Amino acid sequence: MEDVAARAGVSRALVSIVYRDVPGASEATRAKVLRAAAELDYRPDHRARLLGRQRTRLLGVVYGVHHAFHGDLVEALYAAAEPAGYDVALSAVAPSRDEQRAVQSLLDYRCEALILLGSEQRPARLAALAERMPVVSVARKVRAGGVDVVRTDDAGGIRQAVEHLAGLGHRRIVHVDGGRAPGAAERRTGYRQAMKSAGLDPHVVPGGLTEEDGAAAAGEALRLRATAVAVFNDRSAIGFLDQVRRRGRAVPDDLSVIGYDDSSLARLSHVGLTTVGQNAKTLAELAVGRALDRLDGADLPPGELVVPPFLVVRGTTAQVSGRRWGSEMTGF
Amino acid sequence: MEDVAARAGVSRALVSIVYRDVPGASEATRAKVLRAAAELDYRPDHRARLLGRQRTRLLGVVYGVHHAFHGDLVEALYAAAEPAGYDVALSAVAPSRDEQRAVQSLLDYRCEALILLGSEQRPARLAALAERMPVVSVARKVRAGGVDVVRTDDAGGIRQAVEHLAGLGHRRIVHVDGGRAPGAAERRTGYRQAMKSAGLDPHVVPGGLTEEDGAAAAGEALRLRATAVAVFNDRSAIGFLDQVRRRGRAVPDDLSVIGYDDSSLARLSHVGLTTVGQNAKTLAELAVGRALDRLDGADLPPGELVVPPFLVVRGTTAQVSGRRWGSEMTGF
DNA sequence: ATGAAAGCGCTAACAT
DNA sequence: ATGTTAGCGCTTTCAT
Repeated sequence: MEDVAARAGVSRALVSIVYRDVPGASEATRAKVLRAAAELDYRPDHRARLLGRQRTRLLGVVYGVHHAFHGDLVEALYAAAEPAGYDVALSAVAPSRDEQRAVQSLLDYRCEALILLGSEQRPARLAALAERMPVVSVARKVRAGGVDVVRTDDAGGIRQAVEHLAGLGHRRIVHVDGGRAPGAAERRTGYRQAMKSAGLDPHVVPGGLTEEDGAAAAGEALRLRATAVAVFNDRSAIGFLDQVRRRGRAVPDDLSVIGYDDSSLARLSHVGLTTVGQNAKTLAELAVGRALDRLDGADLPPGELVVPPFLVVRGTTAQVSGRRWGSEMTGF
Repeated sequence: MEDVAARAGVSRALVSIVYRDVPGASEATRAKVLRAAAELDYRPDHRARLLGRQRTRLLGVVYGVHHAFHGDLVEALYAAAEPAGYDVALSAVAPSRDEQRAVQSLLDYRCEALILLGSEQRPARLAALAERMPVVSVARKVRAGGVDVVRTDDAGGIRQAVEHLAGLGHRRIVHVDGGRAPGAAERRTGYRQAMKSAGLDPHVVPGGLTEEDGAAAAGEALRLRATAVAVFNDRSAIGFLDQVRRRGRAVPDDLSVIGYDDSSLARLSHVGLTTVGQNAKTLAELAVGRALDRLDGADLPPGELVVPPFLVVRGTTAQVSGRRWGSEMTGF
């Protein structure tokens, strides 16, 4: 910095002013400084900036290395933080690196707020953290004092799925649920409500979150003579699909299937699973926005920001054939 | 720190000594300091440490948010860096955040070395970077001056696949290749060599890296009356599998199939794909080791460290049936 | 608009 | 073993 100042013929303070992009330097000086810096290919030392300024303008993000969707979120968080003049510090949690560790390393960097993706920490700990700084939990509903939550409307997602299927003429729409998995209760409830609203009889088959669970549910769903099935998530839907086909049923001709997550699995071309997707961009923007609002001293009550998911129609859903089940179109 | 020192009744220097874990403090003092720190729940400011010490002991890691295997590597890198007293700074590359940007932000933190996962940067740029600091490219062979490479032995992986199949009695082993994808050439060559060594006739069917590519290759492979197929990667193998089954062939009864990558796809229980896996732990340890060696001034010629992959036997490979093709067991 | 100078919270060389 | 002191490379207040 000294060198740049010298080369530009000004003091270090001016260089700082130019780099922080604050008023206090003439256009001429600005240009001089920038040119000098370019010639020396100078880049401000990020450590020193962080240390020197009062506010670090650092957003700590904790995410899981193995969650595909977290990748989308991380990308979106970078994009959301930058225009606000904030920087993102990443800390990964993995089987050999627990969440607490990940959080601690972020605290040591003195980041101003914490954004936790799919946090599994105990509410008490989260509440303690939230006492020190803004904490927002993304994609995970937590009931901890002071913690903001930004998540997708799970019930609404299933509702869209049901409405899509009903719109295709299906009436025997079964839900293979997620058991006790996080989000499963919401989706189950959403399904029941959507079915009622459509004047249809709901029917839930116990499932889970793995392919096995989906495969295991296929028999029961077929027995119920379902023409369409909304499965808890994509993984389970894949297992379900596989099993259904092995039993000689064609998808979507005989049976429509819809997953949940819009994971990479669903996108596989030979799978082409119709599914429900989450809007990473919106989630990220809301999370960052929330954190910054708090940093700006907004005295909002901590709350939930719920983002509507959207339907991704691919190849596993189609108009009900209507022939297979004859005249029994009135319910189960 | 001042507070801790005061509470412990010593000077700040002692606190620093204790926290750096260097000789120069009596056991008694050490205990006093630690206790005082605990009471105040003091944690050293990471920014200040970085700034103050000569060597930042920071390893910059650039990875792709959407590469599942990078997740494994990141986890292993954390584990490898810690015992050496180094810290990891993560920087993600994503569609909206290019590699150069990711690298730059790491440089601004003044990390001492760069570990790039699956780098796609131009050799010239890498070479320029390598002039400033140790740079190691993991999982990507690059020919750039001064850049170390740590990668998996692709040819060896395919060789293991072929040997596994040959060991099961297969003789008509076909390779569905990866076209011009990175690593495809090595695997193709490895396949040809392995087949020759086993006294078998190699036969390569053009493929690619997507499910479509695999599916498209199924017809040709069947036409060649293959009893076993080694596919370029898991994605392609999945498409291949699907297509083969649609044509009424049973896997592994009629045909053994082996993928490459040990991706989450291969692990799906209903897929159970036999595949070739890479050793993230070893790759990470070698990468960190290399970087540290260079930092310690070792004057090694930049070179490639090649790690042997390993076979993951699941359910898509089995003993050749021997009946289907009658007596024509001698080749194509 | 520009510059001087005092931190930020540590590390590390040096003195005691 | 312990304390003193001068940085590290910036930011930021206050003069000029």
